[in-house]
Amino acid sequence: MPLDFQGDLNPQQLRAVEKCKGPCLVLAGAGSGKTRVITYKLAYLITKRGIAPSHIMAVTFTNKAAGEMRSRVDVLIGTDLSRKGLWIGTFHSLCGRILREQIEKLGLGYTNRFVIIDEDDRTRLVRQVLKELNMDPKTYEPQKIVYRISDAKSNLVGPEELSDYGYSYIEKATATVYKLYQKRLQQGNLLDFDDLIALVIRLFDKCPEVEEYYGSKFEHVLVDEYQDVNKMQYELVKRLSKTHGNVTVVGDDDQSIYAFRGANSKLILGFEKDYPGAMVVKLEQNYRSTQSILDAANSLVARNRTRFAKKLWTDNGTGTPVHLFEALTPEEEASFVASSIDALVRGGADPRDMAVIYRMNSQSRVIEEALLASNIPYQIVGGLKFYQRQEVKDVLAYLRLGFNPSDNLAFERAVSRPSRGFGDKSLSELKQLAAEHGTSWFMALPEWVGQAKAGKTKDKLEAFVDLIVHIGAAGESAISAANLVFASSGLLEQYSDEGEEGDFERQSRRENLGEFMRTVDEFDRMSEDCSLGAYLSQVALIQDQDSMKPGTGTGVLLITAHSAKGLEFSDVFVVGAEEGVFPHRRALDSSADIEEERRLFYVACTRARKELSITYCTQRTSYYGSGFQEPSRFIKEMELTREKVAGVSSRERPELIEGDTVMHNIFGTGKVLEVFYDGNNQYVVIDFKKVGIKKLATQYAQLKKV
DNA sequence: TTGCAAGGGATTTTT
DNA sequence: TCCCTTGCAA
Repeated sequence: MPLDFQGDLNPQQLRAVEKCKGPCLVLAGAGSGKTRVITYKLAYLITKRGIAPSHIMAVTFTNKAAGEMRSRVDVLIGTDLSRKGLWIGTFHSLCGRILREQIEKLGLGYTNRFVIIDEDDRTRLVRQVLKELNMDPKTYEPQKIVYRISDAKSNLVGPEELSDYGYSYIEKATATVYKLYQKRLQQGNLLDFDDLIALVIRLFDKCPEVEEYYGSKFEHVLVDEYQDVNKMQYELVKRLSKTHGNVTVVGDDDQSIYAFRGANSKLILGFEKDYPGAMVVKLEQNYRSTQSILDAANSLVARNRTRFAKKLWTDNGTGTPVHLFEALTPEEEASFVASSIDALVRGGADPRDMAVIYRMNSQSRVIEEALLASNIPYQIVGGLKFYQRQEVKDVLAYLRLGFNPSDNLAFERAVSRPSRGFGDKSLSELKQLAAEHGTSWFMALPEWVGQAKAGKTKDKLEAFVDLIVHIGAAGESAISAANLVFASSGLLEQYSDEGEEGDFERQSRRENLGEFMRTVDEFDRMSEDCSLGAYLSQVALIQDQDSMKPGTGTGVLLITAHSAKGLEFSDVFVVGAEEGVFPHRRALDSSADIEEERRLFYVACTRARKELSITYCTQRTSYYGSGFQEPSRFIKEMELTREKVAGVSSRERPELIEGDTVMHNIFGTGKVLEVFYDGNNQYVVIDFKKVGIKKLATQYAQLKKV
C-alpha cells in the first residue's frame, strides 16, 4: 500500500512530520499517536526528501520502543530501505556503538573490547571499593553511593570535580569512592550504563573531529520520550544537532516519571529557548480512551504547576464513568478486582486486554492470590529479570572473563561458581599478587596456582584457567564460547537432577540455562556479527528477556505504574489509591515529588481504553504497623463527583459531602453538615430530622445516601 | 570455605 | 510480611 501521509495523519501530526528543517518539539499527550509521528517522519524524510537512512538517527529509551519503531518503519517503507544504515536504538546502544568504534581515541586506556556492566555489578564494584578503602558499608550504604555517582555522571560531573563539593559525610564519601570506582572501571575496561553516554561526550570534547564526524553524518536527529532525558542525554542531542539544527523531539511533560533517575523534565520545557525558532506542535487528540477517562485525567494533571497546558480530547465518545471502589482491606480490594474481572471475562472480554496497576511491586501478592482463587489467568511484570538471574549471570561471567580477562567482577563470580575451594582468604592473596604485578586478578591467577600446593583446589583452578583461555580463543563466535562454558564449567552439574526430587528452584534454574542457550543460538542465527563481543554488548543492554508486547501475554497483566507507561488496555484497575501508597509516603513532604506521583497516577489512568476502575482501602497493614488510610488526594482531584462515578462500594459507604441527605438505620434521615477527619478516621456531622445533630464515624455508621 | 539461620530494612527502575 | 545481608558454626 502506498504511503498516505495526508490520509494517515491528523493536521497537527502532519505538520510535525513535514517540518524537516530546523528544530521541532512535539508535545504528544497520552495516546495521541506519538510513535506514529516519529515513524512517519522517518518514512517521510527517506521517501519524500531523499535523505539517506544512514544520515538519520532515531533515539529511544527502551529496546522495546526501538524495536517497535524499527518494525513500523519496515512496514511503511520496506525492510530493504530502512535497514540501510538507519540508526535506530536506545541512547545506550547507539552510544555503545560509537564507543566501540572510537573509544581508544579517548586515551584513557579503554579498548574496544570493553564490557558493559549492569546495576548489580555496579553495586558490587562500589562494595569492593568501599572494602578497599576500609569504609564500612553500613555507614556508607553502597546503594546510596551508587545513586550519587550515577547522579554526578549524568550531570557530567567527573570524579575530580565532585571532591570540591563534599559537605555532608555521604557526599565526601561519594567523592572518595567515585575516584577509585572510576579507576577500577578503567583498569577493568568496564563501562557502566552512564559511562556509555558520558564518555561519548568526553570524547567529543577531546576530539572535535569525532564530534564533527557524527554531527555531519546524522543530518536528522529524532528523539522519543524527550521528557525523560537527563542532562548528559540532552547534551548529546545538542551536540549532534549543533551544525544543522534538524532535531525533532517528541514527548509529554505530563508523563515524566523518572526524575528519581535523573530525568529532568525542565529540559523539555526549555526546548524553545535552547533551540530558537523551534516549531512547537501539540497533539491533544487522543485515540485511545473515552472522554470520561480523559476528563478525569485532565482534571488531575492540570493541578501540576510546571507543565505545558494541554487538554486531551477524543472522538471516541463519553463511555462509562470511571469506577470508584472503597474496600476495607487490601484483600477485599483484591477480591473486588478479581470478581470484576471475572464478570468482564464472562461477558466475553479478553483477560489479556486488562491490567491491574499498582504503585509498588509488593502490592501484587494479594491481587495474585485473589486472581488465583478465581481461576483468572494472569501475568506479573517485574521481579527478577531474565539476565539478572543468578544462573544466567554465572554463565555470562565466564563469557565476560574470557572476552576480557581484566574484568575482576566477572572473575570473582566465575571463580566461585561452582565452588572451587577458592574463598576470601585466597582471593585476598591473589589481589595482593595482582597489585604487585599491576595486572588483573585473573591474569595473576596462574602464578598463584603455581605457588599453591597440589590438591583438589589446585586442579580445579588449573582447569578453570584453561577454560577461560579457551573461551577467549573461541571468542570469535558467541555460541562456541557458550558451548564451552556449558561443557566444562561445572555450572550445569550444580542444578542437575540428583538430590531431592521436585526441587522447584533447581528445575527453574535448569530451564533458565536452557533458555539462555536458546537465546545464544538465536543470536547466532539472526545476527550479522556473531562474535562474543557483539553478543556481550547486546546482552548487557537488554534487561528483560520476555519484552511485554501487547497481546502476547497469557492473562491479566499485574504491573507497576512505571512499567505500564507506553502500554494500553481495554480495562484498567488502579489499586491502592491511598495517601501513603499512591502518592507514596516518601513523596508526601515534597511538592515536586507529589507532582511526579500525580503524573504517575495520570500515566496509570490513561492506560485505559474503555473502562477505568480506581480502588482504595480504608485499612492497610504494612510492615510499619496497621493503620487507617485516607483515599488518595488524586481521587478528589479527578473530580469524580458521584454522578460521574459508577459502581460504588460494596458496603454502600459512598463518599459523603456537605449537603448530602443520608439515611441511618436507627436515626432515620438527615442532612450532612460537615465532613472532617480526626487522625485517620473520617467523621460526619449530621442533622437528623428526628434526633437532631449527631457526630458519627463514617467507618462504622451504616449510612446510605438518599 | 561454605552453608544456614537470624536480623534489619523495605518505592518506583527504560539502560 | 518478606527478602537480602551478615555473622556464625561445621
